[in-house]
Amino acid sequence: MTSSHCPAPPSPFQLSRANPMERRKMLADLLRASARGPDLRGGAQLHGALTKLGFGSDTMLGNNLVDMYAKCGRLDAAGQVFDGMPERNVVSWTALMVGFLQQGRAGECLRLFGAMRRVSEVPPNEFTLSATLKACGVVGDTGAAVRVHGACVRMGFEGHGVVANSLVLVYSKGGRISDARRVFDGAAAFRDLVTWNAMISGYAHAGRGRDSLLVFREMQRRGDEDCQPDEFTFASLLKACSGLGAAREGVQVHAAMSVRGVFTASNAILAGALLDVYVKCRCLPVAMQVFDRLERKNAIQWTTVIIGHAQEGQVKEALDLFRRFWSSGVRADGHVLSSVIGVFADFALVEQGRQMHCYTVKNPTGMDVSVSNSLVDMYHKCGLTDEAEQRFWETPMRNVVSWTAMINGLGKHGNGREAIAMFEKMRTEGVEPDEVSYLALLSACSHSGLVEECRCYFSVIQQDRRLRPRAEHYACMVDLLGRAGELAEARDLVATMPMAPTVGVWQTLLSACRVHKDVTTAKEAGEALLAMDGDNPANYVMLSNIFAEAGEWHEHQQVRDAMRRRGLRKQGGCSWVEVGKEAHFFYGGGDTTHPRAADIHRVLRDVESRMRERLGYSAGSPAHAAALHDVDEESRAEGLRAHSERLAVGLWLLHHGERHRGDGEEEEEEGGRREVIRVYKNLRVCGDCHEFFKGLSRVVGRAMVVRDANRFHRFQDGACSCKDYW
DNA sequence: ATAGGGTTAG
Repeated sequence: MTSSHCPAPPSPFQLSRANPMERRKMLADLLRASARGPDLRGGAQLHGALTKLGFGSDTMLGNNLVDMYAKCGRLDAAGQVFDGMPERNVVSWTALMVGFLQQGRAGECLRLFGAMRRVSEVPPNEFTLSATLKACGVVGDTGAAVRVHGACVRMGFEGHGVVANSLVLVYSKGGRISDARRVFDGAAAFRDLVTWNAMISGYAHAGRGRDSLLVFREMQRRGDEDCQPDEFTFASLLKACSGLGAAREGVQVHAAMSVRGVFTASNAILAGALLDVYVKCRCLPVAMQVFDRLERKNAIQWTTVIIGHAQEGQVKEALDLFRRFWSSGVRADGHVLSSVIGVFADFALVEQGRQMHCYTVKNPTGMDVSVSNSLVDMYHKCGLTDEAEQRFWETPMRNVVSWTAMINGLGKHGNGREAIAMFEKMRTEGVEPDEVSYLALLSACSHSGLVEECRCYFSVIQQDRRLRPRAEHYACMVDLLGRAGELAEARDLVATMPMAPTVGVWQTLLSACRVHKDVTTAKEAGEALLAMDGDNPANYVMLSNIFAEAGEWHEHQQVRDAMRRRGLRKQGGCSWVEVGKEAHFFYGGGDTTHPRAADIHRVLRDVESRMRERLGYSAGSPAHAAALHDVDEESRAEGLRAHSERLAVGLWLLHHGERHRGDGEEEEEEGGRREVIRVYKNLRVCGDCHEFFKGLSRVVGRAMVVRDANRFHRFQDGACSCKDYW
């Protein structure tokens, strides 16, 4: 606050002795002080005094009253004063607009601006335009911002500091970062700290952390006295570092703001942003150091570290933190609940999710649609389609996100036709699909092999002027074409994309190459992929597997060496299964840490031998036999048995087999239905395990649902719901 | 009357 610039308000005694001109000035100062307070009681008393003194129709004092009431959150009173004023000037209009804006009622702010243009002769000034631009940003109407920008240019305010700052912000928040930059460059003469901060934050917000840091360095280089970084600058820089996953820069910013004394323990926002940096940079221990030192932890900070552990696969730690958070008494808002439900969804922890569901029913947050949407998503990701659907129909004021969660869930389960039906129902109910809903739809079509439908909807997106297809939509088409065996067309599509292919696009093309054994295209895609995403071990693994399966051992080894040189290790597979009320975790590569590991192996060997007898199963597909060319049959079986997803299934069988032994009612479970085996895996289910589970579902006579990183596989009676494994 | 920050469901 810059209250030091304001004169001290006059006392009532001074007021009583002053002449009318002085009184008018004093009342104005007193009202400004009440607005700053904010002090509604004092302000209302002044309102009464002012009317008695005969200033009831004074425009300046009326403006001060409007501002005072607005700052005190009394927009009704502000509006009454405004309506009762015999003459309204630009300050009257702007004060009321800013009032609405600051109370979060941006739509009404915009309507006031429209009224001002239509019914009054008063032209807007730079502050009016700035408030209007900000309101456009809040309601997310960048098109309106462009029109207001036009008005700014016509009225000669474009280069003015306040307007330029608002333009930079509204453009960068609206995803038009190059327009933001143009305004920033054009405002060189007016730049102040806020302008710099707006551009730094704009780039950070747009996911262009490098440019954000560059603008900051440029500001530093100029060494302007008035442009020393403040807490806003540092908050944006931290966001930039977090987006980049740039640990080194994050530490530098951490140090710089500590040295300058900007970072204090009481600044919850900076602490939260700092936690986010260390979490995103995968420096969880450092994040926890910062976290533990916080005297008072807010809900956002708790959520950040909980999600941080979840993303590292440290589910137990995430759940422990969550319990601590819960018992600490810090209230969770809708954002926090949605995020935590998202963690349960990602790990398919349905029991935890159900508890949270009960909690949200008893404790509404005012963000019930968001929370409900995350519950719909959670039930889908736990494989409970009926519950997801029930929650969906119970959602009040369903929005596009609610529908998309359903479309996505149905698609992931291979119900492409139902997903399309949902999509069409959404449209008949008047909800406009956006890019993400189309993405869910395309992915649903692709997973169900609905080639023509997928092509058709893809062209709909391209024709709809509201929508711009994103790289992910192209990735979906590449996936579809790959499945349909149209690899050449997939390659052409990548070559002619209107934007640069992303990592995801290349990865999709690469996995299509694997299925169709197209080593030539794989080389191109692999080269592009490693140039862009060379720190991701999964890319090396995929590429080297393609070479191995084609028998190109030299290339295979080269990729492996490149991976090793970079110090990368294959991401560990991890599977889990809920047995009783506990989730049990298994890690790839022969996890023997489970207390019942020996029994689990015995159960798996037993199932295997039944499969050999009844179905002629032999361990390992020919493709993998090539990759493991020097390994004999039994050690190959041994290796496969160590896969985490099999161990998880083994535990399930062990647990349930024992529970039902001697019951004599083995067929009767949960109201006469055979309980479904549910297991989860963080990566893709391996092809051999996929075959194994098919056979298993037949010999044990149970349905089984495996959720992996990609989708759901439902195994029943020797077959899988997915048409083709990949 | 004057602009700026962290978490955020599909």
